Amino acid sequence: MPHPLLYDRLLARGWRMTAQRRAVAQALVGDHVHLTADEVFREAQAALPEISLATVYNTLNDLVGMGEVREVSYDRGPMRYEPNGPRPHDHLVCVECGEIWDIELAGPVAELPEPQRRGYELLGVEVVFRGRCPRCAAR
Amino acid sequence: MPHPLLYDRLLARGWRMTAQRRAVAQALVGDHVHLTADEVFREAQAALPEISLATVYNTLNDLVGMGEVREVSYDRGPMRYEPNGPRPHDHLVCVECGEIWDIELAGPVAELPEPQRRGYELLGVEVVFRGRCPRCAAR
DNA sequence: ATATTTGCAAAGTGTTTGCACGTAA
DNA sequence: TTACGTGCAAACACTTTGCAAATAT
Repeated sequence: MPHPLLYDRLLARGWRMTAQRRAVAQALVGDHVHLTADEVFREAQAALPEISLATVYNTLNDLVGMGEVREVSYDRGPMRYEPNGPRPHDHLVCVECGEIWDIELAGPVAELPEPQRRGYELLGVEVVFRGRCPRCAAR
Repeated sequence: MPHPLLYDRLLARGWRMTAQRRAVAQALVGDHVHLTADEVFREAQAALPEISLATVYNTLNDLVGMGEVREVSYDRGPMRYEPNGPRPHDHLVCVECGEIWDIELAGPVAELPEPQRRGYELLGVEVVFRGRCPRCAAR
C-alpha cells in the first residue's frame, strides 16, 4: 500500500472503501501537493480510467468533512485541495502563476488584541506570503 | 460629494466618470466594507435603478486593476470587494456566516526564513484569523 | 440483503464577453 | 465627433445534485 497511514486512518474511521476513493486519496499524498479537483481527476484517471469528475468532487468533499483534506483558495481560480498533515502550516503563493509552497513558521505568529476580537471564539490563524516565483520573475 | 478623496483620485487618474461608476464607487466607501458583487449591485441600484450587474463587474475589475479596490475571498462563496485604504490591514473571518472584520496588527507580523523563500520576490504578507462570531456561536 | 457509492447529465453559481446603442470628453 | 462605457443575453468555468445502476459490507 503506497500510503498506509492515510489509508489506515480512512478505514479506521469506518469509511467504505472503493477503487474510486482509493484513487482520489492516492492523488493527495505528498508534500507541497495543492491540486485542483480537475488535477485530482486526471491523476485518479491514470489509476482508474472510468472514474468520474462528480465522484472526485464527492470524495474530496467527504475528505474535507472528515478533516483529512484541507481546501485552500487564493485569489481567483478553482479550489485547491491538500492533504491535512499533522503539523499546521502556512503558504507561499505566486501571484502570477498561482504556485503554492507549504511553509512552516517558527513561533506563534500573531496575537489578535482583545479589543479587535469582536467577541469571536478564535479557531485558527493563517499566514499567506505572496510573491513572484523565480520562473514568473524571469519572464 | 460624500467621498471626495476616492472620487478625486479616480478623476485624477483620468478615469472617465459616469453615473454607474460613481454609484459603484459610492457603495465601496467605509470601514469594514466587504461586499459581494451582487451586494454592490443592489446598493448601486438604490442610487441608479437602471445599472446592470455586468457593469458592476466591469467597474469592480477596473477598480481592482487600479489598486483602488482589493478582492478578498475566504473559503467558499463569491469574491468580496473592499476599498483599499492607505494602511494595510488583515482580517477576522467567521467560518460559519462569512462575516469579515478588518483588523490592524501592531508590528510586522512574520518573517519568512530564507531557506523557505524558494527564490521568490516577496510582495506581501496577509494574516487571517478565523473564528465563530457571537451570533453564530449563540445558535 | 441492503445501505451506500457511482456515473451521467442536468442544473446551479458566480463571472465574463460580444455587440449594438448610448454618452463623456 | 468619437473613443469608450453600458446593457443585454449568451457563454463560460467551476461545483453540486437527482436518479438509476452498481457495489462494499
